[in-house]
Amino acid sequence: MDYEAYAKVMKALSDPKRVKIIDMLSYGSLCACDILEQFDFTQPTLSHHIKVLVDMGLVTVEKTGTWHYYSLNEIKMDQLVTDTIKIASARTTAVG
Amino acid sequence: MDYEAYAKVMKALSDPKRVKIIDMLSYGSLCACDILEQFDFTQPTLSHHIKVLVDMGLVTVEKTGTWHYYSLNEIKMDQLVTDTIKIASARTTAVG
DNA sequence: CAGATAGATAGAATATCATCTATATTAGAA
DNA sequence: TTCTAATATAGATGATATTCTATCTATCTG
Repeated sequence: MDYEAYAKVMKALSDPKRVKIIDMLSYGSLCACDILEQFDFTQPTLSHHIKVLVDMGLVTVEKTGTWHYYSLNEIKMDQLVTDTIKIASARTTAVG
Repeated sequence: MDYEAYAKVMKALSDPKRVKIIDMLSYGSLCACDILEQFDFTQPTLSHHIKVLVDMGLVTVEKTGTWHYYSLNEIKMDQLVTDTIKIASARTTAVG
């Protein structure tokens, strides 16, 4: 288990607004403006939060003209679940 | 889903040393001195990290004389897995 | 009781983070 | 090409985090 890598994903999810963004995207792709509507902060702040999620690979972008559509990276999210199960489970023998 | 509560757990796990502590405890209870041996930082720093995990409820303490034995709170860890699966899964209908 | 040991707490220094305003970039519309 | 709209970037500020040294508390031993 790569503690450093796992902790970085945790850090990306350590802000409730980013968790909410992930939750919103779990229902399907959204553009920044749709996401922004659900929050009280400014557009640059949203841009910052999205960048954190994209940089971590949890969210992907598809650009269509001026619109950027954000989606969950399901492979990464599945990896997160797998790693969390490994970390969270009591065990008596070593795990890769 | 309580984004605030979930994000707080993520924050507690956003430091690789704390993730390593959790991993160590998944093999069984340990006292602070045993944990400290595996790190380069000082005893007060370990005390701080343990406090973060205990305050979040992820780790419990049992005091026997001078020794404090730390263990994973398996209920909390299971909840973490459950919540992560909820957050991480793509879906088309609302989830509690 | 005096000394030693396990762990916690206080306070400070430095780094990182969330947020804002202002501005830049990019693409479509007129 | 000029205006407008969607998003990103730059730089500043206040808040929070990590780590340290110094010190405290609690317990055991002689």
